[in-house]
Amino acid sequence: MYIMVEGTIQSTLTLAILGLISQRPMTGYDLRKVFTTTPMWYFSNSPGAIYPALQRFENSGLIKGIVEGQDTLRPKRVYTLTEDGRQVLEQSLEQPITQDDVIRRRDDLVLRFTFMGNILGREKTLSYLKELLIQLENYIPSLQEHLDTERLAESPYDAFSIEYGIEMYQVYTRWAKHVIDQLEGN
Amino acid sequence: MYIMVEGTIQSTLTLAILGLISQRPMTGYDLRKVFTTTPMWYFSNSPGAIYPALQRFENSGLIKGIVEGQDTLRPKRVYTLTEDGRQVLEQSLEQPITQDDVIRRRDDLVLRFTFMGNILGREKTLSYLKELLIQLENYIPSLQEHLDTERLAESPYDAFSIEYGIEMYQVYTRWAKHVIDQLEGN
DNA sequence: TGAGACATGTAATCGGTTACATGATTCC
DNA sequence: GGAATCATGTAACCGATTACATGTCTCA
Repeated sequence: MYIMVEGTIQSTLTLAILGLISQRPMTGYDLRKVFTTTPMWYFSNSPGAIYPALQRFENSGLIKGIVEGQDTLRPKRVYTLTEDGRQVLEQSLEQPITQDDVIRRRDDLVLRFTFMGNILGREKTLSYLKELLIQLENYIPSLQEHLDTERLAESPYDAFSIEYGIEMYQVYTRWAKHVIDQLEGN
Repeated sequence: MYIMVEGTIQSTLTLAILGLISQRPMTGYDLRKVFTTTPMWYFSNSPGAIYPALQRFENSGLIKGIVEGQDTLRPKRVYTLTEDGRQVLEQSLEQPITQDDVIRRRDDLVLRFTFMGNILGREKTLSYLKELLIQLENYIPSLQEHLDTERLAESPYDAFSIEYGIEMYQVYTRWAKHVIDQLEGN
């Protein structure tokens, strides 16, 4: 009988939290600092989001909090990833890239890439980027089609917006190729 | 005494809904179709998101539903923007662009642009794009700085991710300039 | 001594996801 | 007759936002 690991990563924020803790043990406050002072400011630094998330992770055994300075007047809870936590994180990073990811979570895919290098290694990261490339190149033509119909309909604003989308996905593609080159160059 | 218009636009989805209804009267089903068959598939097409949103808007008087085919066995509720609704939408589109918008809602800003043309006119749309340009050009250097420190720290994956961000914002800038040129060219 | 960083939480509220539920119409 | 499309909802659940709350430590 297999023992199933309880608890999963429900959102981008929680992936970010688990990924950061995987890099080094962290307190809630450390996480908040990352989410305010680095380009990860993209995420919520709200205590109302972070502390409950840490509690949920600890309850499902993905992280373990150790109180430091218990004797002092300002103790802090330092969280470390457990074996189960590492497993869940690995599984989460290894999920195939879906159309939905490409459409609605294109930035999240970059977050996954960021953590992947250290956790799954260079080879898997390269596969991931190649998979991403395929998905991107598969998606762009469908936008292109809509651009053509929009142009015929003479909706200039709609057309500009679709152009935005196409250009975003094109640089995304270029970026992925560039990273692949760099990683293979080593 | 002023009569305050109740109800505001709480999310990107609800902005999309109100904006689409402003373009032409729509049923919930029409909205769902848009959210599945056009590049607006970016948004949720879930009935559990759309129908409650329509009810909220109607309750606060921003839209008005008229039942068509009440005598038939398959009536439908066609929603139109009210005067209040138009006011709220206009106000929402006229909000200044914040840092937070640029960081966490960069795609939403494009949605606002899309509706703006028809609702606020070309002049205001141009101002909006110029404001956007300033915000973008103001934000990019802060990413650049973090890239430099990341490179010194020799975290290649982190550095690549920041590069992604920078490139995204750079094409965004290029796109905005291009649209300004096109709109001024007319 | 007072501002600002350190440090952790709770509670109300709310929009969205997921899943369930129902029935009509059209077209092959 | 059956699949696909048209058409509209509800209910449980849940993560995040917002706001509130509390106290320490450090350094100028």
